[in-house]
Amino acid sequence: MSGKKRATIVDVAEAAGVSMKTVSRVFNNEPHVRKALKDKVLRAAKALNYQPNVVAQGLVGRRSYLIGLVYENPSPNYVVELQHGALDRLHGERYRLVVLPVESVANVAGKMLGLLRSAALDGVVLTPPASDHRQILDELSESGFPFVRVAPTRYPDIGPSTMTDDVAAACDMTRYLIELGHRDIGLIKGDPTHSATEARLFGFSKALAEAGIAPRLDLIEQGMFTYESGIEAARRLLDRSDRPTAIFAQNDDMAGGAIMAAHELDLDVPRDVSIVGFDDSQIAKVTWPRITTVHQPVYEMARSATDMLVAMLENKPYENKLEHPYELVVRQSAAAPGSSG
Amino acid sequence: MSGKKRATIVDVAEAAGVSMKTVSRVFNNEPHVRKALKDKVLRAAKALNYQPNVVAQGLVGRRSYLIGLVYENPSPNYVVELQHGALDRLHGERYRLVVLPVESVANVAGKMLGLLRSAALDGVVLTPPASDHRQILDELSESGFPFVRVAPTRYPDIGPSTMTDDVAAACDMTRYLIELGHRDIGLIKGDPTHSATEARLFGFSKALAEAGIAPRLDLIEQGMFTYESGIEAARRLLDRSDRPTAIFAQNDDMAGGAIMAAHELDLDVPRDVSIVGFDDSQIAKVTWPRITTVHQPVYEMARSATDMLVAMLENKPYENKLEHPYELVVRQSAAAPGSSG
DNA sequence: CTGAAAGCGCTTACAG
DNA sequence: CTGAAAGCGCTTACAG
Repeated sequence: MSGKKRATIVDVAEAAGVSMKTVSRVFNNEPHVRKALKDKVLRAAKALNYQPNVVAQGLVGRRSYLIGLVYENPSPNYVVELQHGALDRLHGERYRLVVLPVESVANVAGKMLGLLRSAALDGVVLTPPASDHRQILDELSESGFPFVRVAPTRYPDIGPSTMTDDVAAACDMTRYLIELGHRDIGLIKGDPTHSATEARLFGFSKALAEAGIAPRLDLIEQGMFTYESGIEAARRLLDRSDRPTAIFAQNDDMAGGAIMAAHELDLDVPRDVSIVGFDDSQIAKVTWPRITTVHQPVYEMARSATDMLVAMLENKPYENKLEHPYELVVRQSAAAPGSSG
Repeated sequence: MSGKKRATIVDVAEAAGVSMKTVSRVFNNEPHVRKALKDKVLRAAKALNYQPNVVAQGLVGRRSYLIGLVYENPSPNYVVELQHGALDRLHGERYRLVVLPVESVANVAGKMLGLLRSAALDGVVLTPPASDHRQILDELSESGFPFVRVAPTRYPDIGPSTMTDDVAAACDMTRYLIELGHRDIGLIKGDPTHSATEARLFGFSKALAEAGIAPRLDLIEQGMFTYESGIEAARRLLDRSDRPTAIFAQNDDMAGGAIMAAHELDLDVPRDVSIVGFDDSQIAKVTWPRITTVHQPVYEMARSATDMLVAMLENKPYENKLEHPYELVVRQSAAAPGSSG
């Protein structure tokens, strides 16, 4: 299958007239190799088209140079952002990224460690909701399996993590709606197994409380972070006589669904109803109108989580907690009640 | 770092009172192991929480059980579909999936083999435009590196591949527009380095020729398969007095951009202009109106390509070419000229 | 049906 | 500054 056989460290050593240990030293950038020898080795390696065998390096070093990225997420944009953050950090390193989407985090809890071990991963980046799943965190901690958590909202003491302040972000967004003049604000919650759902609910309530607005529980609907669930939840909110003048969907996919529901009910956004989201994912730029949202630093969180993990694996120092700033992104989907922006 | 040390095959052999070769036989499902011994081994393995070390297996077998997925694609939906197709096929196997997005296929040509080798991959699934890049294909073929091509449009004799008929699909879509009554149809082409761009252009011309419609080259605009490029190309087409009554964008991201451009010019879709796309990606379901498009079997192509690759690696028989059907998906973005559907 | 030996391609200790 | 030996955890031949 594989044409000519690949050259090994022994081939290079023979061609260069040195021991294989010297070749090893050169390829690992160890100090104390005379320049003359080093050049000979490099020349021989080049002639033989030598590349170290990572698998052999892995066996002796008891590691695979494989990092896993665990996610359970229906949003392609979010997933791709996570992957790019992790991959960009790994660029130029020996480590490779193995993707581990799971159907349901709850279903793999208890099997996570076995899964990671059988895949021979050196460490793993956990994203929501896995990064907040107590059983998984305990399982990994107890066995000493290296992991970093992205965007956790609870158990702050378990393991290193990167995050953004979801509570503050949701609070800011709600304040923005209140400042525009909204009082009856609907909320579409996300998947209840993601703890961001709670965090964003807290931020929402906090802003209402600050403004002295009594919360209206009848304007809170459950969604699942998917587009379809956004459509359905929004229909329930909009298809009533005392409908809210604004809707805060806990992510952009659901906000997009809400906009679709409004269109279908012949309501103008933002004149008849303002709709805002959370995440700043691609969909927020492609709906009509474009969605006012919160930019979540997904790429940055994934990137710095990967950075921490690599540091852990190499026994280098690293920050244990890193918070990345969010940002309110004002587009065209929200305006003062009755105004078209 | 890693808590208790993992049990090895020797530990299990000792605990079970057999040789390590017997343990190996049990875990590889080799025949000819007496049931009594097998049970003893399994019990010992369970007690020790033993899992075979893939890295060691890899070293002796001269393989890594790692499969790569190469893509250069700006569309998250497309990428995630590809990944899921590949992952679903790999589920339950020893193989893991390593993602290899590249900034530009042209830039890695010549370095592809080195990249795959240094990552110690057993084989690779190549997607557009890498699957059509002559230099990359030659490089891999010559060295005997196992690969399968997804959606190639040229060099049909190089290596196994899975595909769909882009020419026929684009032709069908164009016929659909013609049947609706359109004669002046604009075309937004995709990235010129992707050969699907050509294939879809051929299908477009073919349908026009069949219908006896003279092609209007001034209605052909260049895009890059991105949302932004769709906006810009559509603006050029729509911002003229003799604007087309329909626009065929070569993918959904650009079609979505075209719809945005129409909105911004205060044109109603489909009454003032029909807009259709290609791919059936998420964006086609979330714009207003939803986009009439062609469903491309991305998941299926990736899945069966991965299936072929695994068969190659295990020296099992496999189909060399597999064509998956496409499907016209009629939504609300196209109608007879001047009609709103 | 079962096992003892050799070796996959490297790095880790240890010597000099 | 350089190298010879041992070993990482398995499987591939080969014996019996």
